[in-house]
Amino acid sequence: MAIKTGKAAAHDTQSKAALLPRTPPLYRQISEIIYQKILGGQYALGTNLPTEAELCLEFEASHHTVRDALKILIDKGMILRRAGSGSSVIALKEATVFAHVAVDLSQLVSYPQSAKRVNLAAEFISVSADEARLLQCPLGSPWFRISSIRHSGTNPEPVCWTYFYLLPRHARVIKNKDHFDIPVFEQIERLSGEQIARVKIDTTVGRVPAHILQALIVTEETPALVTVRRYIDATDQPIQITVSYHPEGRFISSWDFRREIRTHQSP
Amino acid sequence: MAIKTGKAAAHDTQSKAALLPRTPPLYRQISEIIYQKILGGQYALGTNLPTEAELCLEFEASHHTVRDALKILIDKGMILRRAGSGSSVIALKEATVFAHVAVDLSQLVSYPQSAKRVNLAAEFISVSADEARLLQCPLGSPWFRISSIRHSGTNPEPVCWTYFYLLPRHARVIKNKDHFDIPVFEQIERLSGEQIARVKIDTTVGRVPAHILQALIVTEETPALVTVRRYIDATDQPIQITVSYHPEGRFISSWDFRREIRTHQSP
DNA sequence: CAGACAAATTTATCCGGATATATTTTTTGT
DNA sequence: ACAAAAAATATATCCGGATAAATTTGTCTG
Repeated sequence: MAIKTGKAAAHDTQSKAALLPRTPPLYRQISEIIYQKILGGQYALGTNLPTEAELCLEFEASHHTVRDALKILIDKGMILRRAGSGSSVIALKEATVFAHVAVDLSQLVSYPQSAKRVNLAAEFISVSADEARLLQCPLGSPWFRISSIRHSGTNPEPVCWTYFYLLPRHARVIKNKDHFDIPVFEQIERLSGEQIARVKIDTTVGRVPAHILQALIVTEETPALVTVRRYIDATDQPIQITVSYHPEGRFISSWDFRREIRTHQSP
Repeated sequence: MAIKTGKAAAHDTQSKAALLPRTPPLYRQISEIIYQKILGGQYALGTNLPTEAELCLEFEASHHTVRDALKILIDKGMILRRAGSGSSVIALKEATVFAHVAVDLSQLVSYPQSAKRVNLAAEFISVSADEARLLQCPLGSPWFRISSIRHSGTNPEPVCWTYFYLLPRHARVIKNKDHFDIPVFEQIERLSGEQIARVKIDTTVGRVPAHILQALIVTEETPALVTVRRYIDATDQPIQITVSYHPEGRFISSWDFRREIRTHQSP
């Protein structure tokens, strides 16, 4: 089962006049054929593909070309190859996932560029009972707490009130030159070198706490979108926790998830 | 600059007694060295790596081995290779992204397994002014609307009220055998074959609408977490839109984002 | 029959070389 | 000086072969 007449034709030579539709390289064609066979059920889940040598005969190609073809299927996460045991089919189609991807952390906080943050206080504290519950940490834990407020453009009403709880050792970020232009967690990453591995974001409905009513220009009992963000390092320890109160009508949190093909992660 | 004494030693032969720390294959070693050089600034952004031939000399390896090494850097998204122009450095480190990954759509809806959905109504409608604003569609657009309520375990108070707006052609999903066990959008995908490419999720604070107060067992003016999910196909057309009202205190929306290495997507 | 050992099988990792394709640089023609 | 043609360069796609490592299978022994 030769795909083309071997050598020269495998990559036909542009044929001058004709437009783009060039034949793909041999290893891609082979990969595509095997791919379709798996989709079509010719190679069942859990069974083995023919061996490299057999595929060489079937496609009249060298082992190198066949290997390149199979590598694509490995990338798609559809086959697993092990010396001695062969190439087994581990998925009947490419794995697709829905992913919300943020290239950097700041894109996980969907405030418009124009939104400006202002710090109202910054102090070392021991958490109160209320805070301990919200932060899921022991009563009295030491944190460095920044209280800030965020405005959107010209609107006199603030978008939200945010408490930043930092590990005390990171308190120096507030002395940073462009402290107000860069998100706090990014400053921590830059200054300390500690890397955030995970961010957990909880959103629920609550009420604006009494002591920040005035700052947010709202009346008592105003409902708020309460967002708790936990920035967690590789050892599962929280490095920063923020609690934001968005009064009713001032903020919409928006997430966009796209289907994408999950390529196999090499070790 | 040979890494090991060529052939046999490149993959040392287990040495019986010794434990795991085997030397990695040559192409991985070469890849690692070049990788470290890029990290260390020896190859600047935008500049070209030495040519394949030069690298062969430098590492005393064949072009095939060098190619395999460079392939790893391509996968990491750090270099770009083009025939005729060489291998240029396009990133100084592996691209990491924060991603919330859902293997299937149902994981984008974070209700516990025990939560049960009950349909209270299902009818063909023309959207009202309020709905048109919420759905961002023209007044009077035809939809098939399912009104349902979700309970969590034994709690008599419902977790939320959800309106499902389906394209009229998908109305038959409610006749599905296990309609209540599988999320609606998944039933649509299965029955129609139309694939959802994107999901946009907006969350804000609102009030429980008057006509569902009783069903949710809440009093007037109760705040609610309002979630609008838009399931959109590849042509950017919404296939399904859901609007959920979660009364205060009954639901926390939770997202988890993990840092992961962005492997290069092959075409 | 269990366990140790040997053989066969299969992929992984190397080497070498040839031609094709893409890109850049140089030369040439006017 | 400009554009087209030619040459030089560099990677991409093929071929072939050899040895190593991992796994499975078969065999032999006590």
